[in-house]
Amino acid sequence: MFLRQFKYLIAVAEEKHFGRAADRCCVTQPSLSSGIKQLELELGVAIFLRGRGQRFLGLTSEGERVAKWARRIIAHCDGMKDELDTLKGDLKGYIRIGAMPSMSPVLPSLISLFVERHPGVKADVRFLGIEETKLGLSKFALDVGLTYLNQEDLGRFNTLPIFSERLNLLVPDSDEFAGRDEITWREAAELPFAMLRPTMRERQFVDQIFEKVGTVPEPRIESESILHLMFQVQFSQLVTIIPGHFAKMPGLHSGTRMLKLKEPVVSQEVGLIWADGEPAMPMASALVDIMKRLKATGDLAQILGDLAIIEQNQVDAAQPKLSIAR
Amino acid sequence: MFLRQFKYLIAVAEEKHFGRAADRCCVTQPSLSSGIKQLELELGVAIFLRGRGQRFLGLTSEGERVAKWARRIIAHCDGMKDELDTLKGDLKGYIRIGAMPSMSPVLPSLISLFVERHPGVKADVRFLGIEETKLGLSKFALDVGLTYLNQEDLGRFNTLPIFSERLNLLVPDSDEFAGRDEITWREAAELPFAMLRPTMRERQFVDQIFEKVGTVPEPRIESESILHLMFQVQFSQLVTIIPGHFAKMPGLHSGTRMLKLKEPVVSQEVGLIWADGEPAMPMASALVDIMKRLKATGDLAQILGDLAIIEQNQVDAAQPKLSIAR
DNA sequence: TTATTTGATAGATAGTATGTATCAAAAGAA
DNA sequence: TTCTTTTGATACATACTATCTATCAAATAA
Repeated sequence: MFLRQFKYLIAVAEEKHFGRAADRCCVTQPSLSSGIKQLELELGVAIFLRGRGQRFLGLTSEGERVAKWARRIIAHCDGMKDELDTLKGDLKGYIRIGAMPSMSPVLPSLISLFVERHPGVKADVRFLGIEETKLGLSKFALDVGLTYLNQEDLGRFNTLPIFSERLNLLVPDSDEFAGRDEITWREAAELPFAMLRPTMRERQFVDQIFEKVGTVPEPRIESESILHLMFQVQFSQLVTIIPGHFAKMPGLHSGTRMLKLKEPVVSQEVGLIWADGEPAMPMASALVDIMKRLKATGDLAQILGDLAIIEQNQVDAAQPKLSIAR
Repeated sequence: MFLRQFKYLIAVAEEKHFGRAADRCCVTQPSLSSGIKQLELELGVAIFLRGRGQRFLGLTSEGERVAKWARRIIAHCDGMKDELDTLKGDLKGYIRIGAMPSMSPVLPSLISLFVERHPGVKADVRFLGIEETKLGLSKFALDVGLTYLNQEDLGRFNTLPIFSERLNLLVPDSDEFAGRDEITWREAAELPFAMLRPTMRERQFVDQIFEKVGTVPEPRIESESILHLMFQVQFSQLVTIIPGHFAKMPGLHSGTRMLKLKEPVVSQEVGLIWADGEPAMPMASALVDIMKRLKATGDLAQILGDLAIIEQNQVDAAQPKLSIAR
């Protein structure tokens, strides 16, 4: 058993292709193949299903088990290195973050806080659904997730709440809403909606609330992009529901306004999740430590706000073309 | 980084000697030394403190961290093999059990249950204090512990209660106790005691109870061996406190009797503890599964009793010389 | 059919891990 | 002190083996 063989195995499982896996591991395909074969011989089980033409056809059930352990072992090797880097005071490498798409506005603030403390680390952000995030965490393909915490089965993970966000209604800045800054869900349901696709968690959550107040809004337009929905509001006189922190997005306010949704007031807890287990993975610990410290001093909410404003100024200057209508 | 290097590191940390570590790893001392040096170079930290004469002087603080990860990684490699063996239906190797000395009478029953189900596994039993057991579990030098569960910081471990035992008083079968089968703690305190050493957990627990009922017994004899205490009762007319399951010990009843201690009736929960974490270690899981199944069917208490009786007959036949006095 | 893709196989080579022999430093014994 | 023993590092030769290039076999695609 060699660590190298585990890396080969993980690469093949992810690439689903011996040749590409070999490239990724910076070895030739015969080297990788023989490494895999050696591992299979030593463990006494077939790891990969091969077609009669030797083509990759997936993993055997034993192979899945082996891959699970292999991922953990390799992750612990990386963890060891990261911990030593932390001791030396210069953590380096990548922090792999899985975030829900709607976290986009707050991520730059979080990441710049992290990079400020750990200049040697680069962030690798992937926008994923909650299930993919959990899968990534348990496969050690991610270090932390940034997501809504008010969900069911987060039991196998550690969590740290960061902030709580309220749902708002983004509306055109027309006479219809002049002088208002609140609106009820029932009232909103009558408006022409642009919404996220029904498969997305954020949409499902909103649908539940409408159901509770006894209404079913009919979206005129559906999209997987919150940004696009906001453009729809700006240019098509539709309305859409967005998390409160999107208020800080630059350049998009022109011609639109935020109304606070009430009856009920809905707020969701947003926070970090990361894999459980001893010893804790250093990359995740490093981010969690920073967040915990900021929460303890009470600076977190302020910093999130401040940074967002700074960005807004910068981007406003860079993208005046977005400030169109009115 | 090679798994082999981790094994070298662990061996040196345990043997505290490069030469002995090399023997244990079945390599020559220069091979082991170069492996360690290579690891230190690659990780960029010194792992071992060497005297100027290169003598082993312990681990550096970084070395301790590295050893922690290394133990985990190697344990996971073993875990992978064990899981594959389990899948094949013939788990093999050693199950390393850390038990408190007073568990001695029940261990044979537990182990024979385990070996019956997994014939390829040999048991490696070590009698340890609770702290050593916990250390062994967290260092992956043990698979499971068998101990009292009513203690404080078992938080980092999983637990499974197996049975609950009552404390009894072993007394000479003299006229003084004729016709009795119960005695109060306060009354017992006046008797001439043989007791375990004050450093042992069982003794401390007993002392607490005496303190609660406002008495302080004065042991005439102290020993670390429960067996020896029982001989003292048999041959010196002293009394001693033993767990109820010692009633099943063969050959020692002659000339002694058990009295149930009351006011208060004290019972302690005995069970398995094992290291937390995903994925679960197969050796521990295998034993825990068996125990859980037996608990669910209700057979556990009965089997523990039955097996003990079977053993008693066997041993009685083999060791009639122990049935002396009366 | 022929061409392409995919992974296994063969054989040569370079790199390296290991063992033997030895050395240097310190501790222990006389 | 001096001599011996212990302990781990070093030097060097050797055997091993991981990797590479080149090629093949089977299956799919054109």
